[in-house]
Amino acid sequence: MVRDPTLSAPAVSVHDVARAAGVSQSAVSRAFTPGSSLSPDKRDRIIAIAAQMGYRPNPLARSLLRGKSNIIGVGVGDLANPFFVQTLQLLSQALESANLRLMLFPAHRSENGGSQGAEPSLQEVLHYRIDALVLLSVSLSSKLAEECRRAQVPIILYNRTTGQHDASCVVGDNTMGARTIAAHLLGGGHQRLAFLAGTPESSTNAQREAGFNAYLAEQGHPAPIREEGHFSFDASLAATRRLLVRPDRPDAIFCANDTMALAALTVARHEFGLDVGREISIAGYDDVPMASWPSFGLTSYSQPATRMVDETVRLIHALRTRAESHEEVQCPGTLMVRGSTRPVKFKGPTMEG
Amino acid sequence: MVRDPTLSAPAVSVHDVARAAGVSQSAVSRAFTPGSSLSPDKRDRIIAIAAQMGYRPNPLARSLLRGKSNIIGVGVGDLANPFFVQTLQLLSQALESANLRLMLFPAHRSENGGSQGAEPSLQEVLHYRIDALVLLSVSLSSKLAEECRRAQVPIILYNRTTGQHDASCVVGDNTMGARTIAAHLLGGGHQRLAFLAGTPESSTNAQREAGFNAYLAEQGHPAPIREEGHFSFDASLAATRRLLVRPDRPDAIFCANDTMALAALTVARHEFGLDVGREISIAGYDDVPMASWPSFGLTSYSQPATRMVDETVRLIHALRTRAESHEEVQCPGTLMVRGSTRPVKFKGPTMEG
DNA sequence: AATATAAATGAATGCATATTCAAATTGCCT
DNA sequence: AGGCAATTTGAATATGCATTCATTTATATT
Repeated sequence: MVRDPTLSAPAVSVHDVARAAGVSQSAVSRAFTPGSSLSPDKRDRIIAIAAQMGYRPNPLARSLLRGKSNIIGVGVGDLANPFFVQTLQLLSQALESANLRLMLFPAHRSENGGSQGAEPSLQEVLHYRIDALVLLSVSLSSKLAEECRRAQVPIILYNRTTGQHDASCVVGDNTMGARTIAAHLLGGGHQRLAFLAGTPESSTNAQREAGFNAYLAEQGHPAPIREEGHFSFDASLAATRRLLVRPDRPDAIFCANDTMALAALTVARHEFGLDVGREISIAGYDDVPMASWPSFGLTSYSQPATRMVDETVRLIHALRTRAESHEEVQCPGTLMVRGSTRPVKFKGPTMEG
Repeated sequence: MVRDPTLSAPAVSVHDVARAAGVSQSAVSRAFTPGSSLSPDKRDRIIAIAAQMGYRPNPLARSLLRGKSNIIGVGVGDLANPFFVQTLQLLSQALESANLRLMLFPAHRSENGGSQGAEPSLQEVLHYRIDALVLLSVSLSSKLAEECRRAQVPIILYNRTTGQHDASCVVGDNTMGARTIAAHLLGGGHQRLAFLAGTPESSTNAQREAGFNAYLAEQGHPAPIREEGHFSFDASLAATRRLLVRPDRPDAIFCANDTMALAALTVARHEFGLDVGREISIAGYDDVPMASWPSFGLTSYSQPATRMVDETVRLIHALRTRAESHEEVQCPGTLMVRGSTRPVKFKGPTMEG
């Protein structure tokens, strides 16, 4: 006896089923392995007996032997952002439907580039022979990329991209989204634009900022005033205050995501007494559920979480089959115009400078 | 060769380390098993060589042999409630600190009592020899309880209780919280009270409702008007409309959680044009971060998520050691008074009927 | 009907490790 | 120095199962 007899569950094993069915252990194993050679009637009989005995193949043993575990590692950073919560919810359901397990681990800070200490638990998770690693709201450190490469674990970045390492990614169209927001704000006749940045190192912020700035420049507008809110509600409260006390107070703020936009809206409305949507326009990104609440009515560029999760799962399957492919999937969104921004004056895109 | 050679990672095993260190496989295993008999210098040498080779014991093989996996199963229902999101975040961090893995699975609807179909993935998760199952915002079905009992998996209900099955639970003090809210509303001089119920079968709702009703009865007040919002934002929008169109429109609503209270507040303010906190009072439960946003200022009874998660992890450890104990831990909260409720007229609890 | 081919089966092996058992080594005391 | 206990060690076994290999049985071909 290896296990503590007081703890050991009377788990029924292949051998028990084999004995009960009067067949070999191999037969029982084959009965649970689709595509293996076993006569249909015998398979049915084994399955029936197994069901009656409450037998299920032990996933641990199976994983050990097969070298893959049907487990997907999911690293998650900031759950304060509802977009990622929604994603996590959808992803957990999608993975269950695909008969995959989800192992969750917290990735404290989004570390980028350098060899900062990798998440301790990550070291461990990699040893579970996970089929893939999905990074949600976490940047990929080169150290982590290297570890995954060695462990042959494909990486999928969700809502992030990376140029340097071979990881797949699923993203929205940040450039288009940011340009669309810029066009919307300019169409509203705004003159002094501001950009409330997220974490500057993240590709997500970089693309949104670049797209926004590029469009403004194309239209002959000066670069926007800039503050950083690090994708955080609290940090954005402070950042917005800094924006609004300026002598050249902006008349429109594009925030790199909705969490930050909600903070900006809160400060503008309750601390500065501004009529958001008339005296100042505020736009966000993601279109989280709260954006449509009457209390906020936040104009935002949507990210299609359902579609993005579907693509993520599709990628997982693709990577499970043929190794060494790496894709970048882009899912377009839509501008959701609500009351937090002044309506556009002209139909169509602004034509003048 | 069992594994596909193109996929197989060059994972370093005990044998590799043993060979490199010139010791037996057993010695290497013992080096990684605290408390096992091995001379200190040899242990150090093995650890050093292992570290250099990048070796870590395979958790799958280890779990298979030991009969326990260091994995905690976490069933999660509704992530729309920020309280559970916060809990999940805290729990994932706490488990990582305790060197435990978190396996997440979605539990679609909170099923209670009857033998409705159990979550399909759950069947599977149980076979991972998980050390414990934590149910977040999910009721315990008798079927699930039975399955866990057979698999020797201890259950911890978070924010729920159950009378029938032997599961441990971590809860706030719902009765006290509801009574405190009731006292607060009566103290504000309200006459026509309403209760916006969550899922009626949940113990959480039952206790809050009972506590609220009991206090009102003790103070000689009639039973509150009642509607059901099923802990859902959308359902609560509709339920609040039903409440507010009544001829005997309530002048105070106690909602069984904050998500519902935010919906009620939204409807009262934006659809009925009511001045919340003056014309009508609305109180919630949980004290989620949004409750303190200036846009809402929701009076709420707090649930100490940090403390509750700590207790959950403590319970996990306790249950890992000695089987067959089952505890109920209660964590008291605090009344957070904000602008959504009329201030109390008198100091101290109301004295009159 | 006889052979060739395909399908079905069981014994044996291995996955990566922890633990038991017995042997070997060490330390200790007189 | 000698004997006994305590400690250290390696070989062997077990975990639960998938897969290979050789063998038996069923199906197709002429």
